Amino acid sequence: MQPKNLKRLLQALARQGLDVSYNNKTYSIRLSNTSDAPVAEVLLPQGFPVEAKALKQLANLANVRHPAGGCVCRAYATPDFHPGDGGIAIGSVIETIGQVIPSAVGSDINCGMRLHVANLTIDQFLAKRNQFVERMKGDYFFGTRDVTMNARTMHALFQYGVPGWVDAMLDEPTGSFVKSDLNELLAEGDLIFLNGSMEGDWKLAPEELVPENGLVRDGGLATIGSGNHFVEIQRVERVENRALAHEWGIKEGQIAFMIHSGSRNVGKYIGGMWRDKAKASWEKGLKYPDSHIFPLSVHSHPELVTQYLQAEATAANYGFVNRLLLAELLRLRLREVYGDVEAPLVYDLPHNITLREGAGWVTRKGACPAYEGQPVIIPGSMGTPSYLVVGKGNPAFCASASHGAGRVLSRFDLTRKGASQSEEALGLTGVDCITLREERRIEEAPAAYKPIQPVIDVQVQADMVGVVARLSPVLTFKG
DNA sequence: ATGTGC
Repeated sequence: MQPKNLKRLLQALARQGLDVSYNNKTYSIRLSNTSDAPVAEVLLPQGFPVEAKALKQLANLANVRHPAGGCVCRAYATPDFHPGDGGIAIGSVIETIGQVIPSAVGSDINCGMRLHVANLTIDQFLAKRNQFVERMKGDYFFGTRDVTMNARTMHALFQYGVPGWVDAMLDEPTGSFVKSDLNELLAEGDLIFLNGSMEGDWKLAPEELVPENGLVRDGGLATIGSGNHFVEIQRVERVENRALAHEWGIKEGQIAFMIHSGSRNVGKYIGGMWRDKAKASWEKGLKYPDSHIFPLSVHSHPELVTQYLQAEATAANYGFVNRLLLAELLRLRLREVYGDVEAPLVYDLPHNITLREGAGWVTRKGACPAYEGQPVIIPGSMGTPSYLVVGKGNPAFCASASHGAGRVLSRFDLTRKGASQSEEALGLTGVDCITLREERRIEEAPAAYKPIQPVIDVQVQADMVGVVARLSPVLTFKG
């Protein structure tokens, strides 16, 4: 951030009652309402753009405190953070004790990333690119995908995530799934964060947490979704950590595919429902919080906290299986077009989820868990590289990392002004993007995003992550 | 984020 803009930003925040100081050495911004410890901290590259609105949202979140008991004991934002629609900045990381905040997770429960590599070179891939695109288009956009589910497999999917769903399918395979492939899925289960299963002390059947409506339940399975979600073919452009790349099965020059998607309508339904339930649980006569962010306290509503966490787990499990199915379709079509292609999973991890950590819960809204030694997938844009990094479990940042580069222009900005801009100005020159809706391509153009390199660099300098490999986009599918 | 919206 330029010193001049920074000064203006700090003044604007001071007018809103936030005392902000900028530490030039660590490039962190501290917000504090009192003379006590800062309520929130943001790690930023020097000179990086940041919106006052995002800082205000972060401070609001850091101050959420249920009158019956509960607190946000720590609050951070990752360097890609930017204002969010529901009053919560994307890139927020909070640790809560005695309370959970459904709206801090929001609707996009278990939005996350999945990365595979494939034993194909870029030239081999491009030679049959058109044939491949036609098949994938049918699956992702026109519903020719075959993901037939029965009530039993859906129940297992909701309650136990990937391993539950695979077990149920092994008993009774449906659609194009065969036992050998399902056994392979079981074998790579430990390459999914939490094994792709948010288990809990289930007091409610998933059927009580997710509506019967088929559109919500299985209409979204194996579909990409909109917004920043995508499926992308990439090239491993550079390996920076040879030992880990070898261990994780990554080789320079090979093809990779990256999936960014979540729990679709299930998360939307559950997130919206629990945002409302938290508000409705507010005692009559008690003043609403100014921020309109409503927590659920374990002291006044323990049963609601349990139910919310179960509902969130239900949607999270759906999200894990959705990404798996998107990847399975891609694997299937790769084999059809290119022959016997091996496409092993590198890792799958969520960046929008509440996790039990230590004495409380850590809620990451558009931020990755970055535990020691764990793979972290940080996407760029359809015109800029994505990164595979390794977590350092740094407690100073709640063992977290950024989930992308961060938006610099809103979708609205681009739908309004983007159409009149040149391909070059939008950063779309040379970008191969497949979508049924031209406005998606514009809204998600590289120009909508901040530069990713400084975001990665500042996290490496802060010892949050280490770079393992850089992947460049080859072909992007947008919903 | 969402077959979106002021």
